[in-house]
Amino acid sequence: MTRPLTIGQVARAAGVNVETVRYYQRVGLVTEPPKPASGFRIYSSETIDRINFIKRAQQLGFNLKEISELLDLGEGRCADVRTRAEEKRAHIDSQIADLRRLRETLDSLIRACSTEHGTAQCPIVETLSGSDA
Amino acid sequence: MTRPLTIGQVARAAGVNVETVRYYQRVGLVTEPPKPASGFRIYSSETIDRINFIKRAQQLGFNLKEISELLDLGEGRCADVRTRAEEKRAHIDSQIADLRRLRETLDSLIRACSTEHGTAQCPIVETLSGSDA
DNA sequence: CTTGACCCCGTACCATGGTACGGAGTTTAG
DNA sequence: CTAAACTCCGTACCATGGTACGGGGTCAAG
Repeated sequence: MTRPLTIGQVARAAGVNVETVRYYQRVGLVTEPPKPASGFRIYSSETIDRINFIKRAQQLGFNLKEISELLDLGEGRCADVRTRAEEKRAHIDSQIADLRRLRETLDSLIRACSTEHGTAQCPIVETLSGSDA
Repeated sequence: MTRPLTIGQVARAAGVNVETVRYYQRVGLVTEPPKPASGFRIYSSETIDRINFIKRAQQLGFNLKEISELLDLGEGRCADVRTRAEEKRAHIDSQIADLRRLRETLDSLIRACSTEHGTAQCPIVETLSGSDA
């Protein structure tokens, strides 16, 4: 384990592009190892773990800034991490509620469209164009 | 009604910035009236309606490209508009389903965090770092 | 007639999460 | 030894939905 890895090997192992690894380095999510005299930087397998962490956290709906905060919390202060997760959960709940309202609005427009198909003007276009908010 | 409006009056009436109106013109969502010799372009109140349409459609989750397609469908072909609305509704349904799955995952991590608070490693960090997808 | 408010127009910039390009050096396989 | 494949680095570009800036013209009030 932890045998010399190049950036390309890290990228392949983590399932991302080399450019993405470099990008993560630029924004400080991944630390860039020192450049040896030889020229090719050497990475440890922890970099792969870190990228996997990032990708999983993204799947959970965290953006890179939030992920960087999670990583700063680091290992050890579980309660802080849990707090972030709880905040994110609350945010997701409100997103779901927003989408449900959206769905209801769309749905009633679609129903109006289906029932009044003898009318001149499309109810959807009419609603969107109308002066009533 | 429909008395000469300047871009600033249109913007104020629609509740957007002047720059936003110009932006909509640039991307073809709003047509730019011809420039009179005087210098100040004259807008009709339909521009306000159009911007209100755009803003309402955005609230329904359509992006500018989709809105431009809706506007191209124009008044008259209700069935086509309804089809777009139905597609959007289906998309929203799948977004809701995704968010619900996300919420479940977060929730179980939070529960693990709450129950095993004697453990060395935070279950959330552990899960995100772990090699199991 | 001057001042302030508004308009015109082009251009650059913001955040977000990357992707692409190109020239130069290095490393590895045949 | 040579050529392919890879790395390094800076820089520019992609989509999205705008916002900001700056120099100039114009219009309306005092």
